[in-house]
Amino acid sequence: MLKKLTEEKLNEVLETGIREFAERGLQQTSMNAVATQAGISVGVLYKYYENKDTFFLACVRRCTEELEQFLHQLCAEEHKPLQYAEALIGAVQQFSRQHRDYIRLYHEVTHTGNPVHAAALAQQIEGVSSKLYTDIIQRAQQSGDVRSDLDPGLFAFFFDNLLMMMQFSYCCPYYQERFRLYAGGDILDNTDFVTAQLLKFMESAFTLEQADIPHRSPKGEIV
Amino acid sequence: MLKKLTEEKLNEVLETGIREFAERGLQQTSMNAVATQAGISVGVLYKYYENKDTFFLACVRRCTEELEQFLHQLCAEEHKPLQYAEALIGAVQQFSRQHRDYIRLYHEVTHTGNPVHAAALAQQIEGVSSKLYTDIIQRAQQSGDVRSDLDPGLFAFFFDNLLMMMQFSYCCPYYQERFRLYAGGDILDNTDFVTAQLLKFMESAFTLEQADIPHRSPKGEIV
DNA sequence: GTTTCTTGTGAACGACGGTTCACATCTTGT
DNA sequence: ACAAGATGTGAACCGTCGTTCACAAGAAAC
Repeated sequence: MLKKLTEEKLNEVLETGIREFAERGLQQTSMNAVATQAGISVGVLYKYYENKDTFFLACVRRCTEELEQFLHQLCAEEHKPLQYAEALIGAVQQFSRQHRDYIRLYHEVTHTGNPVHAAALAQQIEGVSSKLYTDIIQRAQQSGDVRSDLDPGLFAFFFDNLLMMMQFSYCCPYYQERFRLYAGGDILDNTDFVTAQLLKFMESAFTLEQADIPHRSPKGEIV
Repeated sequence: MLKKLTEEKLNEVLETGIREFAERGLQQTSMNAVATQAGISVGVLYKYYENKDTFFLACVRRCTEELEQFLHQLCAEEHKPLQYAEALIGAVQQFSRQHRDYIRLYHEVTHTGNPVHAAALAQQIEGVSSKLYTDIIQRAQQSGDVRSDLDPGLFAFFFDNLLMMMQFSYCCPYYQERFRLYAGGDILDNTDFVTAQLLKFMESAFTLEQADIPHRSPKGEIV
C-alpha cells in the first residue's frame, strides 16, 4: 500500500489540482481534498510542493505548457492572416471543448484578489501569444495583406480579446449564460455559426483601410 | 455614540463592501473587516443582511443600478451606430476611471467558484445592455447604416466583448499587465490612442458588407 | 537479516472568519 | 420620568483549512 509516487501519480495529482482549482477557485480549494481525491496523503503533497500557492502555480504552468504546444502546432504552417484567424477560432473552440478546466483555471488567474502576482503570471501566459499575434499581423501589414493604419500590437490585442471572450463563453458558467442572452439558448452547440460570424466580424477589420473614405490600397484595388 | 444607522451610514457600508469585495474577492473579504472599516459592529451588519452572500449581492445590485443609469443617460439621444460606439467607448473609459471598484466587482461576479448563482446574476447584469445593443444594431441594419449580413445578437455580443475587455484592461491588475505586453505601455496613459484604434477596428466591422468584393452600399458610396 | 535512509501517512495544531447572542444603549409611548 | 421595545455592540463559538510532525512502511546498503 505504501509506494513511491510514480510519475503517473504525480500527473494525476496535477490534474486533480487543475480540476479543483478550476471548479472552486484558489481559496475554496482544500489541499486535503485534493490529496484525498488524488489518492495520496496531504503530507506527501507538501513534500512535493512548498505550499498551496506553489502547487497552484504548478497547475497553471502545466496548463500553459499544453496551450503553448497547441498554439505552436497550429502556427507551424504559414497562412494568410484570415486563414490564421479561421484556424485559430476553430482551434480555440476545440481546445475549449477538450480542456474546459484549463480555461476556467486561466480565468481564475485573472482574478484580482489572488495573492499570487498578477504581473508575472500575465507574462508567463500571455507572453507567447502576444508576440506571436503581433508578429503575424506586422508581417501581414508589410506584405499588404492587412490594413496598415492600425497599430499591430493593439490590433493583436483586440483580436486576442475576442478569442479570450470566446473561450470564456464556452467554458465559464457566467459567460455561458451571458452568451445565451445575446445569441439565444442553443448557441453553445452552434459552433460553426459562431465561427462564421466571428470571422466576418474580424475580416472586415483586417482588410478595410478606412471606413468612410474610399481610397486605393498599396496594391491598387479599391478597398 | 449609539445611534440608529442613517441612510448615509448604510451607503457607506455598501461602498465599503464594494471596495473590499473588489479588492479581495468574495471569499477573502471578512465581514468583521467590512464592519470595522465602515465604523459599525458586525452584529448590526447581520441585522441588515442575512449573511455574506446577501450582502455581496446587495453590493453588486448597487453597482448595476449605477451602471444602468449611466447607460440609459448615454443612450437617451439618438445617434448613428458609429457615434454610439464612440460615445460608448468614451463612456466606458470614464466609468472605468470613476468606478474602478465597480468593474473589479463585476469581474469578481464572473468567477466560476462563487456560490451565488451565475445565471441569475448574468441576467441581472447583462440583460439590459444585451437588449439595448441588439436593438440598436437591428435598427441600424434596417435603416442601412450597418451591414446586414451579421446576426444582430452576435454582432452585439462581439461588440460588448470588446468593451468588457477594455473595462477589465483599465481596472484589473492582470489585464493591465496583459495590455502592457501587447501595447508596450500603460493603458491608463494611452486612453486616446486606445479609443481611436478600437474605433477603427470596430468601424470596419460596422460598415463593410463583404471584405473581398468592393461594392456599393444602399446609400451609393463605395465601401 | 538487520540497520539506515528515504518516503508516505494522517491526526492534530493554530489561525482565521462567518455567525450568534447576552448585553448595553437609545427611542418611544405614557 | 420610567417602562417597554427597538437597535447597536463585540466577545466568543464553531467549523474550516493550511500546514506540521511523530510515526509507519518500504528500499537500500551491508
